[in-house]
Amino acid sequence: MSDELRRFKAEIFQALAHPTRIAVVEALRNGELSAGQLIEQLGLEQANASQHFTVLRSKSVVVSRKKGNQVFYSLRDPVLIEVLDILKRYFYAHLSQTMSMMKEIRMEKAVSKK
Amino acid sequence: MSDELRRFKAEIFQALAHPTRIAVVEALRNGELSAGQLIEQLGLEQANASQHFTVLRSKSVVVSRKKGNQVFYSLRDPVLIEVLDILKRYFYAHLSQTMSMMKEIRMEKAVSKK
DNA sequence: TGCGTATTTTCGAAATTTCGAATATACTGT
DNA sequence: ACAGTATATTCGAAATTTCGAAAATACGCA
Repeated sequence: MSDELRRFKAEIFQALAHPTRIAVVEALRNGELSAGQLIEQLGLEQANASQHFTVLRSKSVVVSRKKGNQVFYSLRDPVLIEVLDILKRYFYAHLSQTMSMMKEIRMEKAVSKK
Repeated sequence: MSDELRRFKAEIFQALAHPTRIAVVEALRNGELSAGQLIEQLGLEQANASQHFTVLRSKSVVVSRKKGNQVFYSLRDPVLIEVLDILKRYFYAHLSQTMSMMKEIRMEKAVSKK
């Protein structure tokens, strides 16, 4: 398989590799929302949210449309929702093992912060 | 949706957010391989490969089994192959736009290296 | 033009990721 | 116990990501 394709996949995964950005993608599941609506619904800090939007835009996970004062975001391709749904099933399929994995990850992070 | 689930998804995406790790996952598509086989097939540096294996193991993307001298890796759940295949279709569905996006990303990286 | 609202950009610090070099560990055969 | 092979870990430097604070930009309206 081509190197280019692998790099592309890595870029997409990287774009999705943050809980906030996943929340954004999921919020857009049912259609476009303005930046402000996303920020409000998800309880984000304004500047930080905008930076996450930039990441998603730069990898073309979302597209934006300007309407007067505001910017509306939507998913470029709903296939990414499919991916999230697959992972949801994956999460529950291995629930108990997943939970202990998540606990471990949290503990590692707690340690690194000291 | 739960915060925990979102964090989990982000962890998985993060685990896959590197071309080398994607190559590893794809190499395991048809069954387990030893660390050495992976390194040879993919032309990786030994220590670096081992570090990537650690990432994949820590997020339970792969599981390992020890057999004598060697360690055999396999995918925990083939559902992840599905995810990669979805992205492959996504790549080709938007091919021309994707290629120019990848070119832009390469240029940004080239700039940052100066 | 000037004001208010919506959004993005820039800056700097902290945390995380990535890599190669060197070292360590584990297992096998002698 | 020793040597050899397979794999993992540690270390330090460079690159990247993340965040909040502050500033900048864009648009609509008086």
